[in-house]
Amino acid sequence: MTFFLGKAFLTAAFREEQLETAGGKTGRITIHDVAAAAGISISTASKALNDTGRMGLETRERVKRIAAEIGYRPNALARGLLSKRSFTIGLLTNDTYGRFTLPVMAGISDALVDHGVSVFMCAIEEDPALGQVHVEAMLDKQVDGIIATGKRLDRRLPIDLSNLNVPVVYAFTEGEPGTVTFRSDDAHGAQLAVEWLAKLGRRRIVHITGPESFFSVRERANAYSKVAGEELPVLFGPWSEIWGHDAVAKLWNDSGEKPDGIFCGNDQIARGVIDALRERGIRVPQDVSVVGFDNWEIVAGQTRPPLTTVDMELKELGRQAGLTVLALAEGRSVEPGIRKLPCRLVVRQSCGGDTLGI
Amino acid sequence: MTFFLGKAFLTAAFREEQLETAGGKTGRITIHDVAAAAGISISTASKALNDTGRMGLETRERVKRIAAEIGYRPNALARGLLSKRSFTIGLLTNDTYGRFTLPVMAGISDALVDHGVSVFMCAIEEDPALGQVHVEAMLDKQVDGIIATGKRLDRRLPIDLSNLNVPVVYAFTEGEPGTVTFRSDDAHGAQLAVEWLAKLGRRRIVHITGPESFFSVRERANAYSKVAGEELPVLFGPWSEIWGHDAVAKLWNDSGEKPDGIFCGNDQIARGVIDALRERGIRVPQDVSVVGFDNWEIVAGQTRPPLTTVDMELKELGRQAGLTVLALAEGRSVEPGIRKLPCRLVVRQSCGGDTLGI
DNA sequence: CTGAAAGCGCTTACAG
DNA sequence: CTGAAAGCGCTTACAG
Repeated sequence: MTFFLGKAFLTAAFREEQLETAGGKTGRITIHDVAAAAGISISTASKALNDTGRMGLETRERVKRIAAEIGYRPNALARGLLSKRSFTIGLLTNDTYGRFTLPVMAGISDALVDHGVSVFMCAIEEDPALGQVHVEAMLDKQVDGIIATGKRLDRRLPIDLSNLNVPVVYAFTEGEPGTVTFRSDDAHGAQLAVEWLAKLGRRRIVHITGPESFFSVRERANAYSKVAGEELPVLFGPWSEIWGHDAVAKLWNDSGEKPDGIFCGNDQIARGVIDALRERGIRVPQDVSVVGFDNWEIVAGQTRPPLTTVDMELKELGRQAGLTVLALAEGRSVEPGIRKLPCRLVVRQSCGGDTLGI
Repeated sequence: MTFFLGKAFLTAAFREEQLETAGGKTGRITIHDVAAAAGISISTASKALNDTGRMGLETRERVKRIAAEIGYRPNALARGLLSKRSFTIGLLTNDTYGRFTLPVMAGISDALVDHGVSVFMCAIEEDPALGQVHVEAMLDKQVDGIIATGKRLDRRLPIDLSNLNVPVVYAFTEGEPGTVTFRSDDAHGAQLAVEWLAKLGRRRIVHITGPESFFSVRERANAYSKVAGEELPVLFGPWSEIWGHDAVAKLWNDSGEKPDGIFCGNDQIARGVIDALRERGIRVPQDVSVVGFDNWEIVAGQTRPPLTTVDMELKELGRQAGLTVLALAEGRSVEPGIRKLPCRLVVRQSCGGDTLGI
């Protein structure tokens, strides 16, 4: 009985509109309904609505008004069939956790919503078969383009996107040669961090970072060495808090001069570093300044003190990737190659200098 | 010059296939191409491919083989126009950070990919206008249904979804009355946590949790009181690590018996609690057992020791929400109401008992 | 068993 | 200035 009520209720809502509609058996209001209501042909209705063709301004306005009144919305499927544009794009990622993909996605969506473009999001993990399924679904749905994104600049997605007949743009993942790839300029980010430490008077700066096998780790380390000095130490390790801890132990148990500035390869390491320093009674930022990398709010905002860190501007990266697929989808030409986007230093309290107003 | 090269390269890829195609001016392989290649009509080709109509098995097989050979894939837009099914659904969320939405999304996608359904994901923040734009885009694209999700069980999305002519399902956000809403069973989760502490022999258990204004906080607190005892204290505060810290200070500075078990309202608070206990020289789990809530890997995996916590099974929640919109889209009846999904205790080392094999 | 025709909802030459 | 016709790529009665 409840079951029946349930059905009755839940299906009523979608039927309602159908019953109201003039002649439509399907329930949706079509351009035929607009034409009928306005007493004109569907061709004229179409032209009025799309601001094409020639006709009296008042006719055009009247048709538009009527369309709005009866709640007409063009069927994008029908439109897409004609125009070969679906106004959808696919976003493929292997970043399950969403750490990097979410801001990229936000940027893409932000850039494309004004163009009426919607985004299919597919997380494919490291599974080629799953990737294939999703890519085929996208292609079947006639996406205007695909953006591939990931969690590492030096890894490809587990699927080959190089021979599709839609444009593909890579963002924060390794792209095929000859394509457009957007990535953060990690060297620039590292430079910002180290220069900031130097500006605050830090002279003995060390770099505690992730595994050397990561391209971005090497980029950041090289930039660090160039700015801070080739002789200064770089400590490679895992991407974890505990490594930050251990690295501090290593540095402070060593004899010799102690660092007064630490540039960390990511925010988690920085968190471990800050906690370890506090446990040793070393004050941050009075005794040692610490900078992170990623600006991962949940980490950077919860360290004590809050973390000064480098933001890779992933949202902007997504925005540009979005506009680029759109350009390609519209047939505009885009120069292939790798575009490095500048980073931004987010000043909180872990370095001092946060009251400088810089 | 480089610019021209760029153009030449990038547009070549999409054109290639076009040139290969037999008669197609558009470049995509259509059912006409299949029919021509097989020497039959498009009606027959369609029936062969869809396993409908009557025809010799060998004809059917031959057509399928030819279709596969020439790389035919049906145009979902054309199909959708006929069938009134787009095999897409929209996912709306106001959870920018993705903390809750990502697992939900993963579950939805996981459940629907086998049905050929793709997901439009739209983050609308708290912006009704943005929500409106995205919903209209979805409707224009003829989504078969919409799933609304969020970050809080007792808040609605900033947009009214109650009068659309597509089915709507709510997952981890407050739904309209009379609709289908999926949510975690927070009382059950709290019960699991407290019973686990009790089972490990903890007798003086306190609850440190988030703001009392949250529905889930009250649910968890009530369940805690019911299991642990009405007389035991509940400490409400912000959802932050620092609150976990402060709460420990409060408890241990008070005179009176100290807790031997702490059930925290989320993993961040638990992290603050564990750090504060360690700073006081109190051993976890030997002296005090700590349980969290959320199973947010990035926090739960990085506490020292790793955190035993409650998982809300958001992926499963997404899976069920996905299957439910699908059912509604296919016209099957679904009983409206709130479905509470059970939680799961994830045993790590912050309580002890992790070697019990339970 | 097979194909011609109509039609899904739209747009766009082309005639008037 | 306006409308009939053709067509996008497909499916589905309907005739043969």
